[in-house]
Amino acid sequence: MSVHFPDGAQRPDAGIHCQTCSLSAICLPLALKMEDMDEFDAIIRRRAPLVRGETLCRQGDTFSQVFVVRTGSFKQVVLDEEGEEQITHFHLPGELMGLEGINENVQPGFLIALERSTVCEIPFHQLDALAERLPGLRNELYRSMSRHMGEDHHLIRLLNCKSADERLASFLLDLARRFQRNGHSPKNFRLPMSRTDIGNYLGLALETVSRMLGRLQQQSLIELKGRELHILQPEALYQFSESHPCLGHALNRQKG
Amino acid sequence: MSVHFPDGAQRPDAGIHCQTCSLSAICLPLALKMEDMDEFDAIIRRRAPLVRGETLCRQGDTFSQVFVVRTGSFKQVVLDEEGEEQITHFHLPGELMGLEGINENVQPGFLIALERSTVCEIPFHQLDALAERLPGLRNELYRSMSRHMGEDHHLIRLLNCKSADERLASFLLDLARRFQRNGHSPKNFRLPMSRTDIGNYLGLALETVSRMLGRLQQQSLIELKGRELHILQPEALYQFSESHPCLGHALNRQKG
DNA sequence: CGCAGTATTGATTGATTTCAAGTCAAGTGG
DNA sequence: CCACTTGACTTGAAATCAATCAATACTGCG
Repeated sequence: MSVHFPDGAQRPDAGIHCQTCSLSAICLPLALKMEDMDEFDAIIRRRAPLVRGETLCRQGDTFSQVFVVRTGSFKQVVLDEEGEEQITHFHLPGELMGLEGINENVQPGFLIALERSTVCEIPFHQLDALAERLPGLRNELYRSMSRHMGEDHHLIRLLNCKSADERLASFLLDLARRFQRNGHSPKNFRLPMSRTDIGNYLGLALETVSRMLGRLQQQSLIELKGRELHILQPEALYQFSESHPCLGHALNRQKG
Repeated sequence: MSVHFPDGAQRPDAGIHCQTCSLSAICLPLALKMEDMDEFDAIIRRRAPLVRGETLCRQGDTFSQVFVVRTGSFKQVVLDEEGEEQITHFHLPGELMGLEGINENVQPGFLIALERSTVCEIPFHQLDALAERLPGLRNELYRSMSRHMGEDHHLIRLLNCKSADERLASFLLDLARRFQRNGHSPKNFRLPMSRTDIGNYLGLALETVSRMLGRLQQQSLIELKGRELHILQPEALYQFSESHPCLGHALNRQKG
């Protein structure tokens, strides 16, 4: 994984700007003209890097800003009444975090760094004020939220119908797609999260995760050494992830 | 279910306006002043009512507008490559449909009326143009999308962890909450969808749905006759829906 | 037109089965 | 030591198969 910002100096704001950011092609200001980008850049706050396991925001915090992953990755963890943790999302570079907080005005979960990571903080009311004047930014904000919704639906379908091995296949392809989006190879990348986290996210025991990954490997669909992944046959992996028909339900066509 | 619009005349636009709509307290223009609402009202197109089973929009249609349910209800059905149907959402009055289409610029699924229903169509570019000038509307649009995301996450948690009976309990409570939002009793309402649809949505066989509903009834948590539902003990039902701990996964705390 | 008769669909309930995935346990390796 | 793998064994939740019932729609006939 290449270092996007050779920030020898650890201070935040050490010469980091949207205009020169390697993520500018996929990040919010994607559609902005140079002069508009200056304005956008001015409302961003860059944090000092977070170390692995560090918490960026806590569930229940008042919502006032959104975050963009600049480098590294995060998990979003929701804690329910009984204290059960549930990972609802992984966030990769260029992805916007915290948008669900708008409605209830609180952060919906913990955001925890999976590795050394850096983020941009964007105060939401300033973002909105800017969006008012910049249609391109506004549009990108809509699209970002819309994309989020689409991804959630993908996950819903996944959890609803798929067996453990299919879930894993889907999961890896999803990561691949998102890594590709931010300029990585979609075939070779490093899983930023533990098997336990994957299991939690997909609703499986960690042993099952390990087993199913093994199975995908036996079939030569992937090659996995530790967290280093090679997708050998993306096409076949996709076929596999969509293979088995859903359960018996969903078949009977009827009106309502 | 009361008739919101005694439209003896079946023509669309037959004297229907946001200013007098019974949903105005929860719908998009909720935050608008009277004069702004006139403008908003002017971009809305009212369709003739749809009958049960009728399709409002098709998966893959070009995205150009969003819809608001005025009366009745809809299911959103996604068809995958193998022709499997999967219901990803039910939509009740006052709820916005089609927002996921923004990103990919296509409608993400079929919207099918579950009963005789009416909708408002809102051309998206006009909505955006108006949102540019009306911060209240813009905000409501954000909130609506954010709420959507939150609901999806709720469903994700549900599918990830919960057993069949807990799913049913959660599902009913979710409907109750949403019916309450648009002015109905949260304890007594009519399920607009069939058991088959519920099963599809929750990832269960229809027999299981029926069985589990029966079980909830035996425990006197609900009373159900056909599709007519009374929630007898909302509090206990909630306890029940959250009761069993998740599977073994998710317990081991660790960094990443 | 109305009405009995029939088909169709939706829902409930019971009995039986199964296999996917969890659990427990031991071992590997960075 | 922790993250992961692998194996053997178990289980029980939910699918399947099947029979029945209720409600609604449809049909043709007097």
